Amino acid sequence: MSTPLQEASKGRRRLPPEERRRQLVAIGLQELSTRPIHALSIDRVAEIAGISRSLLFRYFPTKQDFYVAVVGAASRRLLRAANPDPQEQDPLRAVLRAFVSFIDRHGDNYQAFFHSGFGSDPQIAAIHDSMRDTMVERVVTALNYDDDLLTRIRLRAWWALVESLAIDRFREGMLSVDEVVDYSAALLPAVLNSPLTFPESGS
Amino acid sequence: MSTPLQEASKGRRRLPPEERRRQLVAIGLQELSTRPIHALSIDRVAEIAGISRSLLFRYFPTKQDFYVAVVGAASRRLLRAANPDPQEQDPLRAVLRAFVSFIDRHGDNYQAFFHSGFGSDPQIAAIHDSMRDTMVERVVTALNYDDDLLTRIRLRAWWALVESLAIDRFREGMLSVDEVVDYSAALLPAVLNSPLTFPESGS
DNA sequence: GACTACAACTGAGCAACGCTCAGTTAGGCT
DNA sequence: AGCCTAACTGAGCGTTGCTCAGTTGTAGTC
Repeated sequence: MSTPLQEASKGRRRLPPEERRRQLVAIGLQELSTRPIHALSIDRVAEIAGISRSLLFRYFPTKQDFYVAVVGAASRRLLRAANPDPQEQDPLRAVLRAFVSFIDRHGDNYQAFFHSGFGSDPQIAAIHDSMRDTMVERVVTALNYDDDLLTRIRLRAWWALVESLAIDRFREGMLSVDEVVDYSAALLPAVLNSPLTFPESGS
Repeated sequence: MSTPLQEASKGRRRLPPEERRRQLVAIGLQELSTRPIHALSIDRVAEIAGISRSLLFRYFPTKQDFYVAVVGAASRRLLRAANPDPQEQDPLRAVLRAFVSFIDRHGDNYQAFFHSGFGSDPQIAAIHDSMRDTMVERVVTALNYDDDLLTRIRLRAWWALVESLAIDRFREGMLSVDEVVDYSAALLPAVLNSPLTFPESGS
C-alpha cells in the first residue's frame, strides 16, 4: 500500500536506510505468512526488493536477525491494530472486540506467525510471550485488577481460551464477533473466582 | 536408553532399516528440542548417528520429510504418554491428570515442539491440530458428550486454557498437579453451558 | 556546475548446506 | 565358499548464508 515492495521498473534506487529497512521487513511479513523461514531464502527477499543479497546483510547481519525483525514487526502490528477503542463503554469488551475483529481481518497471518506451533526458537518464543503478556496487561488495566502471579496465570489461561475461540471463529465462520466477545467476557468471572490454591493469603 | 544414539566406538554398522530409522528420529527428537529446524543440519544428525549424509537421504528423501517424521513421533509420544489411567474413577480427571503430569515431566520438550509459536509450516501445523483434536476427543469420550461443532469449539478453547495452565505450572512451579486438574475440571461446566449462540437448536 | 566525501550499494567468492548418484561392502542365504 | 540383496559411502552439484574489497549515487560545499 504505502510502501511498494517492488521497485518501479526503471525505478529509483539508493533509498534512505530507514525506508529500505521498512521495505525489507514488509517483504518478510508478506513472504513468511505463507512459508516457514527455512523455506524463504535471503536471495528471494533481495530479488523481490530488487537489491543484491549483500545489501540485505548490511541491514540484517544474519538471517536470524532478519527473521526476528520481521516477527517483531508482526507482533507490533498486531498490538497496534488490536488496540481497544477508548470510546467504548465496557473496557474489557473493548479489548476483546479489538482482538477478535483483528483476527477476523488478519486471521491467516496471525495463524502463520503466532499460532502454528513449533519452532523452539528462543528469540521468537520470547516475542510471542511478550505479545501475549501485553494483551493480558491490557485486560488487567481494563479491569483495574490486582495482578499477582496467580491472577496472571489465570488470565493467561483465559486469554489462551479467547485466542482459540477467535481462531476457530475465523476458520469455521459460524460465530459472530459479538458472540465470541460476550461468551469470553461471561467466562472471565468463573476463571478469576474458581478456587485454584487451597491456602490463599487473602479471602 | 533402549536405543543408543551414538554407535559404540568400534561398534556395529548396517542396522536393519526400521532400527536405523528409529535411531535417526530419536536423534531428531533430542536435537530439535533445543534448536529450531533451520539451525539443525542433516550433517549434524548424520554425524551423531555415525553415518554418511547420503544414508540419511535414503530414509528421508528430504529434510522436510525428516522434520515431519520427528514431529510426528513427538506427537505420538505425547499421546501415548498422556494416556488416561483407566483405573481412575473420574474419567475427565484421568485425562487431565495424564496430560498435566506429562507436561510436568516433559514440559521443556513439549514447549519446544508444540508451544513455541511460529512456523506457518502446513504439515507441522496439521500434526499439531490433529494432536489437539485427539486430546479433545478423549475429553468428549470421557464425558459421553454429543460432539456437534459448537461443542467442539468450546472444548478446543477450554483445552487451550488447560494447556496454558499446565505450561505455566511447569514454568512457575507454584501449583500442584491436583490444583490444576481441579481448577480445570471446575471450569468445564461454565465453558460448556454459558450461552454462545442466541438461537440454539435445543433448550 | 564541477569537486569532494560519505554512505548506499554491488559482485565475486567462500564454506556449509540440501540433495544426487554411481558405486562399494557387509551379512544372510544356499 | 560363493552369491546377491540392500545397507551403506564418497565425490560432487547447485544453492544457501555470509564476507569483503570495491563502485557509484547523491547531498553538501565552493
